[in-house]
Amino acid sequence: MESVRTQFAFNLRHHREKVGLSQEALAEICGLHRTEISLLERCKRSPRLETIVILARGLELSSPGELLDGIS
Amino acid sequence: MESVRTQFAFNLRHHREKVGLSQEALAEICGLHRTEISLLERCKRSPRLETIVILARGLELSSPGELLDGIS
DNA sequence: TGAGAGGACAGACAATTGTCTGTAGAGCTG
DNA sequence: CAGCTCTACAGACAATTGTCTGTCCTCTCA
Repeated sequence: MESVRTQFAFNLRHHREKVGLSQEALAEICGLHRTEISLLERCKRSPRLETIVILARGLELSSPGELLDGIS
Repeated sequence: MESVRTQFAFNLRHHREKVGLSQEALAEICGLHRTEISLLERCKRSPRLETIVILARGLELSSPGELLDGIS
């Protein structure tokens, strides 16, 4: 269960860096606050469904499910 | 954005009925409260990541991403 | 050296999720 | 009809997410 956050954090950072966006830049694109990206990547938070979808769109992923890869 | 909840609600109900579980039975398996399942299926709530994962496990899905099918 | 970018982190707060309890209605079956 | 199952729904509450602001650290580069 702890690994859920860990894996999500890894996926988020992985995709963000692949696209070449800073935490702040991604936050702005997504309309989220910069601290939220930081908290998610440091496993301090679990996102809500809507946040997962927003992040997937900001990262231009074909499906939000990509952010859940490796979970469960 | 509204459609995110709608699609998730549809997926949840679809998988739950396929497995033949009542809302209450699924809630018990997942350790969630019965009202939560009801709220999610009626588009009154968006789940958190951990809830998505718990539900996917309770429904014995191979991946939590299945509950996000058709989103975005 | 010093300025800037990127990120970690803390504290306070609003908004939302999840829990709990109880009521009510539809549908089925003896 | 009476009892049962399943679901919808409301209100109050605790827990968590998300926002906002600000500080500090590291690294890079002029």
